[in-house]
Amino acid sequence: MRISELAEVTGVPVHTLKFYLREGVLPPGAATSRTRADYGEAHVERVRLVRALVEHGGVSIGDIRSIVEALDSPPPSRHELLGVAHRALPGVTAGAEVSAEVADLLESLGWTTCTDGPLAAGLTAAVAAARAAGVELAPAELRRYAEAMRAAAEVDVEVALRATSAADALRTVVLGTVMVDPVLLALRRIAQEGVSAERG
Amino acid sequence: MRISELAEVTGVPVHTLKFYLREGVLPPGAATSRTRADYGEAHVERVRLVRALVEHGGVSIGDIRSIVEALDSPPPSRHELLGVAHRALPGVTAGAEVSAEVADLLESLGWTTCTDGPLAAGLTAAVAAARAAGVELAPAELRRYAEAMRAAAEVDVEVALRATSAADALRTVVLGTVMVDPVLLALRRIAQEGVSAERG
DNA sequence: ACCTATCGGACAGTAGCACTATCCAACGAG
DNA sequence: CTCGTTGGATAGTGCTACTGTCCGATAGGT
Repeated sequence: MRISELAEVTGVPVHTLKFYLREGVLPPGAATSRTRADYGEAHVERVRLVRALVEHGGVSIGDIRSIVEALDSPPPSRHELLGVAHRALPGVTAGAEVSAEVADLLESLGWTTCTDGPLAAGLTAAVAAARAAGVELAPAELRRYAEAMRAAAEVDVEVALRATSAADALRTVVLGTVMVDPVLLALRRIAQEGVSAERG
Repeated sequence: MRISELAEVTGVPVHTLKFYLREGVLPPGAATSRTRADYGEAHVERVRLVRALVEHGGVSIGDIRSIVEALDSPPPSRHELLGVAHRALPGVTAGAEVSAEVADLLESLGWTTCTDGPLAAGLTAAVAAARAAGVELAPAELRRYAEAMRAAAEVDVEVALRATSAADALRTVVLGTVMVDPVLLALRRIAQEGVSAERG
């Protein structure tokens, strides 16, 4: 299909599609002449993905470029898959410090694989930011939060293991992480009201 | 203290403090003359709060205004407290539809208080966005996510109940929701690697 | 063959946000 | 008395995600 048809199918203006082509988040179509290109079903899916990430995931175009590059590149081994996926995702600032409290927490939970990585640094930063804003966050509470998220992560991993190919697993992990985050946060707020009602 | 001292103490430039005054997220100081005002410890705390919300919570100035207005207004009854807090928080778009699936889920979990509210609508939107992006999200998985977040919410509610005054509880809920969200998401990523390592 | 509506591509412009810079008259400490 | 600082107003900056305009080439109908 031509770019105007792609625009019609996806509901995204032609100009915006051109912008996505320029930014490298949408691969070029198969050129049929110097001024024509042919787009397929894969392009429709990609556009839907980009729109979902921008509108509901709040992901920037630059970060989306990392994500689609990861999705397009030859999938790594199962072992490295999560690392690649997490590196493509936004919010990971390498090189930061890991607090002793976070290191202890991870060790006590048996998660020793990433005690020094950027994820632990990100957690340290998030905890520090919460405390700076005046939130009291005792280690015991942090641990209970961690165990709650372990339950969520178990679902994540089961879904990812269900994937038939490594490429599919990568896609599942990246998308599942970005797009399910808002679902979890919405559930948290609802659960607060639910739990509060149960106890009041 | 004067505005320049407030800037020095908080590390925020004077110009930015003026901007916060204009935007109504920082209350004016006590005027000592037509060109002087006096700021106190409450202002220092407020500036730290605003910075934390902007930098680490990703909250816009407009939403911060809602939050601080909620914090400043006379606290409601315990019963309405969560509703007020959630209404002040960003990401709540009223008037949207609630899917049957979400309504069923909430009912099966016993959370009947907000089956029709904006929170359920937000959850519906988040689930729809995830599916639109290509994430398969079976009702059974959604339910497991919900139960994981119930565990997190139980911590939230316990912390809030520990507050001595209603104003303190409101502050705890609002801040705890906004600032702990990134902590939970960081924990989720780490837990994914941990769980994956356990099973691999 | 001709004509007109796209097409792809390049470049600049827009809107919104979170600041940031410049001015100005009015203080107020030395 | 003077000179730096203050509060206040107005305008500008840099960033991001588009959006508008223009251009030459071409596809498709006649």
